[in-house]
Amino acid sequence: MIVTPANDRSNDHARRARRKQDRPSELLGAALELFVEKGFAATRVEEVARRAGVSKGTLFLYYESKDELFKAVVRESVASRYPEWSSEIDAFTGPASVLLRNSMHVWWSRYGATRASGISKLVMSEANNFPELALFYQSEVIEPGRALIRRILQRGVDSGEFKPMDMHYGVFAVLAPMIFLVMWKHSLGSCAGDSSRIVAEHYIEAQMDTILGGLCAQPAAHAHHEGQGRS
Amino acid sequence: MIVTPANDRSNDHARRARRKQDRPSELLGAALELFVEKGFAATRVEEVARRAGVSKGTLFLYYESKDELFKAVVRESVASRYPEWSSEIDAFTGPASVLLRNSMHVWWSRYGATRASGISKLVMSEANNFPELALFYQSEVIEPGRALIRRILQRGVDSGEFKPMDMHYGVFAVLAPMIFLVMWKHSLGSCAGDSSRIVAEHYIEAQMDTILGGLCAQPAAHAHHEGQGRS
Amino acid sequence: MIVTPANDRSNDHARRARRKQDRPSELLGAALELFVEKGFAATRVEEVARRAGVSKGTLFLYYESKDELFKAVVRESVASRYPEWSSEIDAFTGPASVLLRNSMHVWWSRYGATRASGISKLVMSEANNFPELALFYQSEVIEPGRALIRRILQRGVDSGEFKPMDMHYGVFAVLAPMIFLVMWKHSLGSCAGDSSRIVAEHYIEAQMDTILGGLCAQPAAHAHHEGQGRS
Amino acid sequence: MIVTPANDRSNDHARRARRKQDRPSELLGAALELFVEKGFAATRVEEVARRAGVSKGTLFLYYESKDELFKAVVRESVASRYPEWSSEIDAFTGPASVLLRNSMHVWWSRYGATRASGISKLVMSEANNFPELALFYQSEVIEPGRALIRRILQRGVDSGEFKPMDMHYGVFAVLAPMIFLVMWKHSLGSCAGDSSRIVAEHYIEAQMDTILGGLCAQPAAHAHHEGQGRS
DNA sequence: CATGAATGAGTGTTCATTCAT
DNA sequence: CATGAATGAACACTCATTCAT
Repeated sequence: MIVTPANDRSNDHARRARRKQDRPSELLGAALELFVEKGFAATRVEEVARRAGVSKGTLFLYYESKDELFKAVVRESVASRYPEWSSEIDAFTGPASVLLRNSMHVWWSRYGATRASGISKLVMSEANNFPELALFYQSEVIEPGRALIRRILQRGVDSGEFKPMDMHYGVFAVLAPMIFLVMWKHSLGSCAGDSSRIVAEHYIEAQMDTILGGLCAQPAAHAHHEGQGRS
Repeated sequence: MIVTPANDRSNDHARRARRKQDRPSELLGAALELFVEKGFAATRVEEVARRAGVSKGTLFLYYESKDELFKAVVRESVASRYPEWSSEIDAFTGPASVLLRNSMHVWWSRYGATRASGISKLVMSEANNFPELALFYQSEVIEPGRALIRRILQRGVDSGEFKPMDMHYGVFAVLAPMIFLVMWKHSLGSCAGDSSRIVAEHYIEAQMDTILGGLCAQPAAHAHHEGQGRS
Repeated sequence: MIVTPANDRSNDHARRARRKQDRPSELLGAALELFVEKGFAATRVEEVARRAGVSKGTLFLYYESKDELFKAVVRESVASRYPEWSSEIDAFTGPASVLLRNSMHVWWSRYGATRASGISKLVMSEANNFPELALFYQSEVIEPGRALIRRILQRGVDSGEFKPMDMHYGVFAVLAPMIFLVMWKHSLGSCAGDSSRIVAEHYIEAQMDTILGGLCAQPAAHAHHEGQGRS
Repeated sequence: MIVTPANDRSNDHARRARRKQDRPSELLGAALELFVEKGFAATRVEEVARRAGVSKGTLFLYYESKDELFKAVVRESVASRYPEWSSEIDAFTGPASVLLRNSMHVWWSRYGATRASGISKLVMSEANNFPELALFYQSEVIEPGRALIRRILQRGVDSGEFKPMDMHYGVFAVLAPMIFLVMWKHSLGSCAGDSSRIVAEHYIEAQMDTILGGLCAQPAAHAHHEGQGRS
């Protein structure tokens, strides 16, 4: 039997090309699943490799350490859905309050409810151990997200629908409950008893009611620093 | 020079008494620091012991396992504060909105701003890997905390100051921003650029404004499900 | 209040006298129980001390190490019952086969069935780790025991009731099943399923039947080395 | 010098095949030695590894725990021999008494006299502290062993060569002296003076004489419960 | 490029022993 | 004499990382 070198090599090229693309992506997929499922420390590189269908040695061929693998997972997973959301916001013509409420529900169904939201939890959990990652996440995810929320709020303020507000903290008023929801879902929520169970859609609905309309029966009766703004 | 036996003995008693009390408290201090700094899994009991100035064996003399050490830290730094807060709430006689606002500020200055709040971040980060600790935290910290918030809100509802509300999610409307604040402070916040820096007191003030008064200029104009309650 | 030195001292003397005798014996008792119950390695000196009602430090005041404690236990526990048995054998006037059978039953009820037999198991188990102990046990227990058995067998041979035999191994023919019984009771017997359960009295009865009468239906038909003796 | 690829590959295969087989067998050899020498509890897995010339990690690559290592040693050095013995028994056509006597000698030369018999001593010594190992030993070694002995005895009874007997205790009549011999060899025997030295072959010979023919000169004259069987 | 056998520094935990009081 | 707090050397077992093939 004769094996032609030419044949051999062309095969080789094809395989290499495919591999160089595929291997890391299979590995990252497996790693994402496991990091989300178990957290960084509890994830075993061997299991990542096994789930990706390669050997442990191969994993280290592509990522020089578990830390690097983790960073790659986070970087890769943050393929922003922002452009899409951004144009949807632009396209919406109704009141800002409705836009805000809808956006939160959409955000939940497209992101929060999926496994991808585990990444947010992961990053907040491990930020201290991976400062560069935290910075990356800040600029790639948090900042654009805040910008989106700010646009919604600003539209409401501009149209007179919303009161004037300190935008900086106004954004956090929307962001905080959503991030909390994701954190809860991926940590204590999974072992919560009946008394602290959260149904995401109800939670979002209630948060929006509160944020938009406030808790107080008499508007403005509650204000602590009436007429004062924060710098 | 004469040493009176009485003196001697009282010294002795004093020293012994101090030791028996101090050892655990030195250990708890060291443990709190390290748990907050590195997380539960990454904290080495040996380092806790070293930082407390004792040997590893001594640590296990006082806490029978790493888990128990952690629980003791939680009890001492978090759970033990509830009785005080509870009675302060009872003692307050002003409007519920003021009570709520004050309580959040007090909570921040006494807990959120201290190292102890790192525990909350830690638990949310590692709850999945240590279900027993998560359950412990749920019942010792989360549940009592929610009960406290509920009492404040209920007082406002009963007096007509607050609108009727679904208490379950109403509590989360208060809890979520505060937990978020703590998470932020201990993770992304520590590497946040100027644009996303949070000044806790302003954040709380703004959140309270929002929660109490809502964002909308026209009360009730925003409501999605006017007149509908959630089951 | 006045404390007379004299009083003090006399008390002291009395206490000391009592203690020097009592402490070790309480300790040895507790140690015996635990060594028999759990074996050498699994016995904790702290538990020995606790069971004896003293502190761990006190134990080391009397025995300089766990090894020494173990040796003391074995030495103390082998307070021979041999003189008594010896005179009972002398007093018996019936046939040697009956004497042998009875002696085994008596041995079982007085020794084998009691906790003390745990010592035999202990010594055989740990002999390799405590060679001096093995020697001691050999000379204080095994040798006298073999001598007793030999006297019974010799009586039977002398009277023509028993065949002539090589006394050395003849003694082992009696000794082996009894030692095995004790070992079994203290090791595998305790976790034996129904199929390998031994009822000591039945076992002894059966062994005596076999040893005295043999298994073969046709006497002497089995002999391998007919007429040959062992040197 | 020319290296044929074929050669190369076969070498490779051979070496790999050998390794995969050899590692465990080196480990089992080292483990057997150390378990016998020091007992189960006192044997350190690290020393087993060192003696086998590998690292601690490697040992756990092949045996997932110290318990499993021990079980593998037992399987390899004891349990695996039963099939051979069993077929030898089947193949033997002479009288049961001769078969029994031969079997015991064979058992001694192939097992009792080897280091492997230390396992039996070890198990009896430590059974209480490692119930799982004890159960394993019961089912893998003791039960099959008793079954083998029972088959020999039954053959003798069926052919009329042996008296009818209570098989349960009849088996112990054969088993007990052999186990005792092993225990003796591995504990007190190693420090026995001349007067209690046992020459295994003579001991077995004498035990067989006794068991088969009994000690009494007058058959049946000794019987205690003539004609009675045990339930 | 891919493998998987091998490694060895660390984990939490135990316990015989010491020693200041 | 008696104590019990303190020790630290082990222990079984893990797992990220390496490297010869």
